[in-house]
Amino acid sequence: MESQSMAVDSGAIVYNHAAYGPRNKATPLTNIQRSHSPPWLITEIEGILLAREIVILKQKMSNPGSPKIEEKRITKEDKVKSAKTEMGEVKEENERLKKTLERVEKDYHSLQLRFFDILHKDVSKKGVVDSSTSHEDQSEEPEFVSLCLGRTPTEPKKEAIIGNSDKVTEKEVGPNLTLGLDSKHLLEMEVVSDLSPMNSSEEPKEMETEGTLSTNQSAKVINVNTDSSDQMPAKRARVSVRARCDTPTMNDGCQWRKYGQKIAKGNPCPRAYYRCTVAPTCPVRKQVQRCSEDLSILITTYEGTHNHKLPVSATAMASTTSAAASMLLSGSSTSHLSSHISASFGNAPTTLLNGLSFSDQFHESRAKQIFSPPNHASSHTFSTITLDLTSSAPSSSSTQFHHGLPSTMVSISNPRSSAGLSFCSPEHNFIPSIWGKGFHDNGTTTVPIDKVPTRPIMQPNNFLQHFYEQRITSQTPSKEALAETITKAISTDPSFRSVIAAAVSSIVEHGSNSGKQEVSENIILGSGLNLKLGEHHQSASPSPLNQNGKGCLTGYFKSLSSKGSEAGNVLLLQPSLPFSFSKSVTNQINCYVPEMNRHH
DNA sequence: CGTATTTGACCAGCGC
DNA sequence: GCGCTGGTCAAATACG
Repeated sequence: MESQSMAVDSGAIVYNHAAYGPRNKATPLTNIQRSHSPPWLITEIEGILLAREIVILKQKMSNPGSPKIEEKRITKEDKVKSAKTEMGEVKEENERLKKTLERVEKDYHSLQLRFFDILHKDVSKKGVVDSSTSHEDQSEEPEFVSLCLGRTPTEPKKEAIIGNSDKVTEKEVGPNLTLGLDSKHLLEMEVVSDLSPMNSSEEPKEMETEGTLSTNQSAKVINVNTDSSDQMPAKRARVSVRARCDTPTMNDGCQWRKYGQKIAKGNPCPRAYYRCTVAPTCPVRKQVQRCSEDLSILITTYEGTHNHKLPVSATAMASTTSAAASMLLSGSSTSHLSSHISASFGNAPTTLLNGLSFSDQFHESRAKQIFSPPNHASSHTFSTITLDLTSSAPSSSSTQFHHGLPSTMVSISNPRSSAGLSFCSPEHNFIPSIWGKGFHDNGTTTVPIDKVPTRPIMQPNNFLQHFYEQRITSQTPSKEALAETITKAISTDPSFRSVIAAAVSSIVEHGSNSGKQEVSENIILGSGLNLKLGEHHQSASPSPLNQNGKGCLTGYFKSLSSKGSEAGNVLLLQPSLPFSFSKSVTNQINCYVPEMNRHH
């Protein structure tokens, strides 16, 4: 519940106080920021606030008093007292509203869970159909592998099974559904690992003591996928990040302590072992090794998930690894991708991997090529997903950033079936030469996308039809349809409109200050109406936070919220924005990530 | 002096 | 059983 409230408190979209009368000075809504909540949720909150305003007005009307006498009586102290009283009331109101919001979000998540369950089944059916039509099937795993990060469809039966675990006592499932960067979300990977037989023997006490309620709940949800993947009896996720980095280690925001170094086979560069020292019991470890093929490339492999709160600067990487791990762990079965895989390391460009943005430059999505990673085969059964951030876009990537996603490659290495998963735009086939060289020997070849046999795949668009069918009526959710939906949302939701207005004005203001900054407005429709407004991207930004979407958005929303940084964080809390992919004969999966950018 | 890093020893899993 | 390898431990060392 703690992280639940955190997700609420650090919501991304600033509430528009102006719509609720002159008392917006000390309005409790300052702390109520819109996160990934759906419009109806926000509307409900607005309704509560409106009701509150009405009550206050009624009170004032019923006890008007005489203005002249009042003026004489009220001294400065009285004013201060009244102000304090009002502040107290407002605080109480704020707390109450927070609780209401939490409750509503609980319900929302619960409902969403059900919805996902249904969707999960639906997608599974489609997967079966598609696989039956496929030409070949060399994989022992289901044809369809859709990704779910942050949330996983849960079946009650399995929850019950998981509930038998001595670690898991809570029955409620709903609240564990976190969106995106929530720390809760970040715990999932570890929990999954922890529930695996192997890992449970390794770090059971830590999880028992450190695991929060939400963690356990997350465990239940994710473990469903783990259980469902009978191909992987003892799955353990690793997330390998390849990035160009001059420093010995990537600055991912966390504190690490080196505890070992080894020369691994096949790479003359020593492999360093680090463990997270942010929390003494944090089980997260990482391995850092230079790529033998290109010493400028640093391969950082993360294992486990932090069981503590992360510094803001660490959330990008943590969410990336967590999301990727979740994707990996759910990869053998049907699931859905939900959170942002966003990362920015070294000189690598920003990566917004799975945030389904709908772009006017629909065809300018950057290539995402999946390859087989250097799986540091150990005695354990590891599944490794590799995020390659080395194939950076051209230096003047500002425009490209807005037009699409920087080329980011993702690979998934499964100990049993090295299935490569790719998210590629047909127009952009970014395959660094190093990949073909460095990863061919792992059993998975990297095939140019245009040579990959066309397979029926579940594209994000298809998902949208299910996922947003309440909002998107078009059977082919084209960009026009999406734009229409957004327009509807804007026209029907005043607060949403005001937020956009504020955002746009901020963009304009911001843009006028910096001529080099490109401004785009991405509206991401999540399970809630997730708004990603205005990505300011400075091409030469040296800061990782400024290079990834979060940083840009953080800066942008500072103008909207007094809690700018938090807003930036949670703004990227992606509700389940599923994209899925299927495996091909060549273990290559195409997935077109549409994006919608609106330029101002 | 406290903390972080280094580095050789040790352990476990796997393949032959 | 033995060797290889990845991973971890912990004493020694370095550093601020």
